This record gives sequence, C-alpha cells and structure tokens, in this order.
Amino acid sequence: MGTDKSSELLPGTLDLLVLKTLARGRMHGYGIAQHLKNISEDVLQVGESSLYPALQRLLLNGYVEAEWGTSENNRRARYYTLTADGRKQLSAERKEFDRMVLAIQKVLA
Amino acid sequence: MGTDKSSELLPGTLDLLVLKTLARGRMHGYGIAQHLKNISEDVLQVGESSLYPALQRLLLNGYVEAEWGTSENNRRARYYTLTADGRKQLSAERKEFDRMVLAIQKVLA
DNA sequence: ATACTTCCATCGATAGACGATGGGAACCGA
DNA sequence: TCGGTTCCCATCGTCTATCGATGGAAGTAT
Repeated sequence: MGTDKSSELLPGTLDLLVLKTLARGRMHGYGIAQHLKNISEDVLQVGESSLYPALQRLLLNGYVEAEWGTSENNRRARYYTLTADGRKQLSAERKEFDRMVLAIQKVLA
Repeated sequence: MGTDKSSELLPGTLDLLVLKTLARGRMHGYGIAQHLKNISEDVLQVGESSLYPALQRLLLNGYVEAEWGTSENNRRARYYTLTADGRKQLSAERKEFDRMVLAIQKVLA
C-alpha cells in the first residue's frame, strides 16, 4: 500500500527556490532549508541531499558565491550570496516558471 | 551560445497533463501531443520520446487502457481511455500540483 | 514517384531528487 | 561530566523522468 510517492518538491524548481531565498540576503544551507519549510508551511521539504548538490550547481554556474563564517548559533557555517548573474538567472527562471504554470493551468482549466 | 536549456515541460507534470487530456475523451498519442501544444499556445511541447514512455507508465499502473483503431485521418492508431483509477489519480495529482504551486508562489511572493 | 504528414515506438545519455550515511562542533539537561 | 539533541556540513548510490536521435509504416497530395 501507499503507492504515494508525493515528492516534497516540484522537480526542476529547486534552483529557483534557492535563488529566490538568497535574494533576501546571505544565508547558509541549513537556513535556506528552514526558510523554505517555514514560508511554505511545511509543504516544501528540501532534504540536505537535494540542497547541497543544488548549491554546488549554482556555485559552478557562478550564480552564487560562498564563504565560511559563523552562524547565529555560533556554529561553523558556509554562507551563500547571490551574484549579479544569479539575479539575472533568478529573473529568467521565474519568468519561465510562470510561463509553464500558466500553460499547465490552461490545460487543467 | 544559448546556455538556455528551458525544457518544454515542467518535469513531473507530464502524467497529470496526459490524464487531464484523456479526461476529455478517448484519444491517440499523437492527438494528445497536439492538444497540449494547441491549448497551451505552443508552450507545452511534448516530444514523442517523452509521451510514449509516459503512456506506458500509465498503462502499467492501470490509469489508462488502450485499444487499436483507426484515426480520423484513416491511419492505424492506438486509442487511450481513462480508467476509474485514472480518474482518481488525476484528482490526486492535480491536488498535489496545486499544493506545490501554491507553496512555491509563497516563496516567490 | 516522391515528398510530406500522421502515427507508432525504442534506445542511450543526462540530469535531478532522494534515502542512507557519516562527521564534527556547540548547547543543554541531569 | 557525560549523553543526547540540535545545528551544519557533505557525499554516494539509486531511481525516475525527460529528451535527442533514430527508425518504420501507411496514407495523402503533387
């Protein structure tokens, strides 16, 4: 029973979510996951094994930068910051997402 | 260069789109692709190499049934029909999709 | 005849999400 | 002071899905 696989994320939207979160300011990985969970009222549950690869992707593409620091709780943490390219990418991905959702909703209507 | 990869589909939504399309009535694969393209005004471009595997999945899960017939254009065509289980699945996937989109939009807001 | 459209289908590559796992440092209660 | 919990990092292996390339057959129009 329980063929329910309902993933905790819409595939293909993770980068967008992370970029948007970082647009609010510099943040560490754990914080990003918390923020997404909180603001979505527990709907968006980003596992760490999804999040860190995503951050690596974004780093590689130059959409974010990283530096080590200390968290509010006095822990060693890696802080990520959105770059100029990241901002452009965010805008593009958002536009594309809206386009897709709109199209899908036409089908579902 | 064009690093633009913008796929023609939101990953994870294809089954939903196909199920919804079939809810309108029995249809063959090619017709499903056409319908999605038309109704979405060319935004949703389902390649055949995405569509047919999807239909196989749906068949295997018992969400659709298939039978051979002849198309409006007098061609050999395989017609797909939504089953009762398919209807339930459509409802569930739709609900889940709405839930996700709503959550994402809270993040993007 | 031949070119185009309709309709089927598979294969291999690629990418992305996820469960499991591992580690280390700080804090907290008993 | 010691054990548990929270915080924060990260990787590996698996699985699933999308997609480009490819191939075929049958009808239709020129």
